[in-house]
Amino acid sequence: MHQADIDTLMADPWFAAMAIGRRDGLLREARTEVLAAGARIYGLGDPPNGLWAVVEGQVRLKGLSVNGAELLALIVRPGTWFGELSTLDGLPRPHEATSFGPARLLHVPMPAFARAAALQPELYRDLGLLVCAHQRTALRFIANSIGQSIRVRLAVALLRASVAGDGSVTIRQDELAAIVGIARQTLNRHLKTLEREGIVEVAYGRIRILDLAGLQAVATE
Amino acid sequence: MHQADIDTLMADPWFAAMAIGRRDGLLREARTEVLAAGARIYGLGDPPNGLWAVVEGQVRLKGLSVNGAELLALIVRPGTWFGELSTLDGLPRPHEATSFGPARLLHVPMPAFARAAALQPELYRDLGLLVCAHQRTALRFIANSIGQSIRVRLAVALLRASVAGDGSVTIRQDELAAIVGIARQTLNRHLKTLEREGIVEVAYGRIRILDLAGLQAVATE
DNA sequence: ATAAAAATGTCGCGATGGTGACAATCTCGC
DNA sequence: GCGAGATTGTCACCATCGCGACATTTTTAT
Repeated sequence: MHQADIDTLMADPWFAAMAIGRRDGLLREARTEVLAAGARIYGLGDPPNGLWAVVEGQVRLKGLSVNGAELLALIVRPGTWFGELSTLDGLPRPHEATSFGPARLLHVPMPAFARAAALQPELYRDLGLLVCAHQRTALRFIANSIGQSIRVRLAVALLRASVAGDGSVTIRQDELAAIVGIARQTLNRHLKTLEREGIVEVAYGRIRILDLAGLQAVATE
Repeated sequence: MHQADIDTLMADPWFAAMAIGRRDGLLREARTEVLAAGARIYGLGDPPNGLWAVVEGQVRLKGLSVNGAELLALIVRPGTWFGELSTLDGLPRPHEATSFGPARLLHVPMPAFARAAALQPELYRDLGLLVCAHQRTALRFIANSIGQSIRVRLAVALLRASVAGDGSVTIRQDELAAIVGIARQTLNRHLKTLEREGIVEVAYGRIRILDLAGLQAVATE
């Protein structure tokens, strides 16, 4: 693994806070997987297939609401570990994960994780801490969703979805609408408002953030 | 501890699935705490003060949304353990917990848990599994909230809030409105609709479920 | 008992989101 | 290049939610 990849992983607070020995133990069992665009990493209801980390590219997590509509599409950026929930409790995946565009991941399959954890049982505690971190994210998400205006939620969603360093988000409007939890037409109206204000630029299958500070201001209205 | 209390605890899937040795180790460090009505168990932002379980009575967990409105009021029933998130990761409480009515709890303070875990490190893994269970609950909550009609969400909230065996929920309408995420007046309108249909009976500070099957039918509309 | 406080019941209005419909535009495979 | 399919842009209409306002009822404190 190249140094650049190590740097990417170390930017993650959870991974950086791990004890060195267990970090190395985990990496020793990890294998690199190169995925084509849109490859299925795991599906909703699948039995757990281990722990993953994004090294390069983008992974999108999608759940299904009761009416079958997509929701809770989280965009996972490089440096982030995911899939720990089912890995720890052994229950079926609560959402599906697919690569968006070509991607390079680290994969620690279940038996590999078990091997590493047999040597260093504290790895289970580390995994629990990762679940905690994501639980707190979910709680913040709920707190920010309820009672917030659509305009604010849209701004937050755009900021979360934009890859650091690049002000461009490749996403269809109906997907974005599902994330914000509104109808596609309503989303389009709000996007057009933001475009008139010079904050974003709306194109086919892509949204460019022109005024990052302005968008952040909207997100805290 | 009486046998009835043990039975109450064993009704919880997480506790029942624990290894016997660790279950006993946990209980050995637990002390019983009797609380008056409305007692504060911990507050939002507090440093962790350990793990708790409801033995008798009711505990309510409340978060705050960005605009300061109450939200995510979860009602914790006897047999349920809570407070594991901060206990595991050591970070501040993400919500507040208060007793509703007099209550009897089990309390495992941080040092006590550390003592038990020093003897049986797998307790950390158990705690991680509890976080997993609650994480899955949160995910289900999100999936059931988004895109569901208010009528359905209200029915679900009422079913969750009603203590088993009793068809009565003691709650103010503005609190219930905060749980469902709507305005008090709108909640009242929907409650009155359910009352006209003979499903519930609305009284001052209390809602009685008259037709449980009917309410469950509404919850799955 | 009585007053104050808390909680509930209703109404009307303004704002806004959902939906269906349909045109316009863009992309991709052949 | 070209056509099918996917995606976006817009509109009108309807439903309904939030909010302010205010009366009514119930509880609690003195």
